[in-house]
Amino acid sequence: MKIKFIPIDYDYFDWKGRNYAKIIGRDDKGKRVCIIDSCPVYLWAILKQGLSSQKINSLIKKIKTIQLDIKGRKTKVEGVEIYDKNFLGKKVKALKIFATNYKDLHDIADKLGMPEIEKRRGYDLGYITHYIIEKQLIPLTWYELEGEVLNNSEEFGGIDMALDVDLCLKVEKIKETKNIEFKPKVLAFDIETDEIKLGQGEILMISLVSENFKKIITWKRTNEKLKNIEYVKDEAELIEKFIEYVKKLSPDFLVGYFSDGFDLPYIKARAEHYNIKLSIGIDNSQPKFSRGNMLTGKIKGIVHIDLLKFIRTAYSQYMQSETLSLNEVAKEFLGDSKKEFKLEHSSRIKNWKEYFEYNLHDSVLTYQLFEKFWPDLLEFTRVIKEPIFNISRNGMSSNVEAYILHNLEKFNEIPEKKPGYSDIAERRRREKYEGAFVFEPTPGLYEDIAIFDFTSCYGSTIVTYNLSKSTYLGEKPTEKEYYSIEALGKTLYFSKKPGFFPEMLREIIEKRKKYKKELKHSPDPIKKARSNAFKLLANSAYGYQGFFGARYYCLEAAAATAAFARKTIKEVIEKINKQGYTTIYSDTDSIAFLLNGKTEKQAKEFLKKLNSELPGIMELELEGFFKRGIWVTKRSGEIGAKKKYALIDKKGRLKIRGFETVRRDWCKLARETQNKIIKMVLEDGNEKKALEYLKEVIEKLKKREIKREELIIRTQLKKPLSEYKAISPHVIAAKKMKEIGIPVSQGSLIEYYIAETKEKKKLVREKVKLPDEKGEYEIEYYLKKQILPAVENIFQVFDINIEELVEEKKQEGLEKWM
DNA sequence: ATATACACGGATCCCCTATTTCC
DNA sequence: GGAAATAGGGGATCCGTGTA
Repeated sequence: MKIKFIPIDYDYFDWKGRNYAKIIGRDDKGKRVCIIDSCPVYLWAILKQGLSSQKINSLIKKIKTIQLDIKGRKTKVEGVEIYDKNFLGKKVKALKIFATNYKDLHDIADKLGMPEIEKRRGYDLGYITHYIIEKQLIPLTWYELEGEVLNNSEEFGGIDMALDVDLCLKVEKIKETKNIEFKPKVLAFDIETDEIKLGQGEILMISLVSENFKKIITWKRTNEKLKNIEYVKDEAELIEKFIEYVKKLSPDFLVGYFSDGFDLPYIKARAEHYNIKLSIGIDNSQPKFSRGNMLTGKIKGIVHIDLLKFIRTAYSQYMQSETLSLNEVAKEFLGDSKKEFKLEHSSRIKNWKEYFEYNLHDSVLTYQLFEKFWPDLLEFTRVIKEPIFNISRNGMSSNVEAYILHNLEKFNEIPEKKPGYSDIAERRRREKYEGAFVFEPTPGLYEDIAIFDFTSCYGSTIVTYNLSKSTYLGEKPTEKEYYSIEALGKTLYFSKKPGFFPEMLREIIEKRKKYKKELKHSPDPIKKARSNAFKLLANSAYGYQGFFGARYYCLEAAAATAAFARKTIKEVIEKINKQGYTTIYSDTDSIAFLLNGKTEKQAKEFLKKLNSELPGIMELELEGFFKRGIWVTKRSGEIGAKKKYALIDKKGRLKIRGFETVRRDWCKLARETQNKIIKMVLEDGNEKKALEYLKEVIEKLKKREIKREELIIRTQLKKPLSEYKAISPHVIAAKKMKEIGIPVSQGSLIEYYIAETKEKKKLVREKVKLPDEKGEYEIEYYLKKQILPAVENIFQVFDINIEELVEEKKQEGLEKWM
């Protein structure tokens, strides 16, 4: 039988000692299909150089006799082939050793301790990755499959009978076919409970949202008549209803927000409490949770997506939101927020209708966010070629690594192994290498500024100078042609013979460019997502090589990348200054300079000239022209602060970096005051209006006219309370919260304000009060520790000492109060 | 569990010295 | 008068949050 098929969820099983991939997807009619397929299983043995063919033949003979009988399974070497391969920049002879079961490759590798074998590789990819590489059945891509339908078949132990699918196919032929639009069936869910701790309280309600489907299931019977609500008799029945709906709707994706860490494990725990089998998998299995620091919940046949995790790795660095709460993320991406509702213990809740609506709306937001991020999930999955379940949870290092593994074959390269425990420990101990160059600015207000920056600076540097583990030559090169740079206290040499890692990256950067161009031509979400996926890969490649957990970790390459980038940007700064401009600031890959009366056109032409002189694929682009900019001193001393500046363009748009305005651990009053003062100063070019404004704010503060909301300080709890060595204000606030029964844990955003105390307290933490706690804010603290530090060095640029102004005013103020 | 380094700045910690308190 | 307690100064360290 022939079908069109799009693979979604990948799983595998053993049958008679062999591995089979079990892949769930859809056909072009929207029917749910399971396919069974297999692929050859093998590992690589890299041979020592210069072995005679006789020796190799006898080695092969010996390997062919390897048999294992472990874990109740019989595995043997089923064949050995010899190939010319590449491994980390060397041409090698390698044996491809085929075996019965993937899980036994490790044990077979252990048996290959012969002296003729130099290295053993390729047994640690995981069966699914291995399968996708072998069969090129890429997730979320359309194929035309031919195979035998399994219908009440005894084959594979009657697998088709146990699966709730429309068709089960044993694959014989795979052919790629043109793309058909795929609209997945999505079910978003959200629960409300009495206790945050997993399984400790009761689930009060579950909301479910799918296309043209909205439902709230609850056992909290009220008189409210509400659309979409379904009352059940108790919590147990609620769970059963949930199972029923998941089965009935049979989605491709079950989507939650922080559902790996909360909703799904909570439901599982409550189901266990009632001895209910949470059989939502298409084979009626229960969700499985992997242990470890962060839970992940896997459901067979239905892909469970925790949107929070994907947003965190793929999007958070480009977001405005200060937290990744559903509320803020929804606001940023959907322009919609959560319903207002004060969460309380169920015994105190009066307005249940609002609670239900709140719960339902969370699922609506989750559903809409999924739709919003679907193009990204789709393109990431297709580009990196790993199942969407993993893609949605992986960090960027895993994504880079997966991309590499799936593209090694083009380079005839044998995969490197994962670092072992001791490798990782050693790598973590190593000292840090020197990073980016940051120009120390001279504090001041500047006019007519241009900014150039390097596109994918580190990525381009890696490609230009061929920097990677496989091209690193050690300290003394034997090759004639090489790149060299001073770093790590010595000279590092890299081959000029293109390595697979830089070449792969070259392709990534080229693709990124291509899709970006296409996107500009005719924008659409898929192109945007694809361009974005390549951009993220390009930007993570540098970090990957310096990451201790990477297969292709290379400290020398990482250090050299930073060193070459420093060299390149310093040379460009020289040229810019020589041309008659004045560089005022530079950080890593960007340079800000004064036009000094030259026109924008001249600057643009100069940019072209610079680009023609840059090495390799290094490329500068125009960030923009700015009317004014301000750089300030550090709080301590006279020298200019790095990573802190503000710019205004001709349209009056602000670009503020590093200032307290953009830092969430400062109170709103300080941030907004600073923001307005920066705006006024940059708009007017002088400080007059800003000074008046500041005086007003100070007056208001002293008269206690500032609302508490403006004075709340928010700081995240980054570790468990017990691990803090220094007890800072937010730790005290968190302890207070815990005392009165508000749940706090690692990652919580702690809110507090600084209040007046009867006795004179020395430490800030002794004046901490929670937002709901009664008290008066401490004027002195907010003046001297929030407002003043935020604006002081801005006025210093105009030679105005704010401290005097504040002191003087304070005297006045105090008298007034006495 | 896990991309990198550079940077700012508040708050506490910790050690030292000077001053105050206590017997 | 002398020992112990306390205050406060200043650098080191912790900690969170930015930029790139």
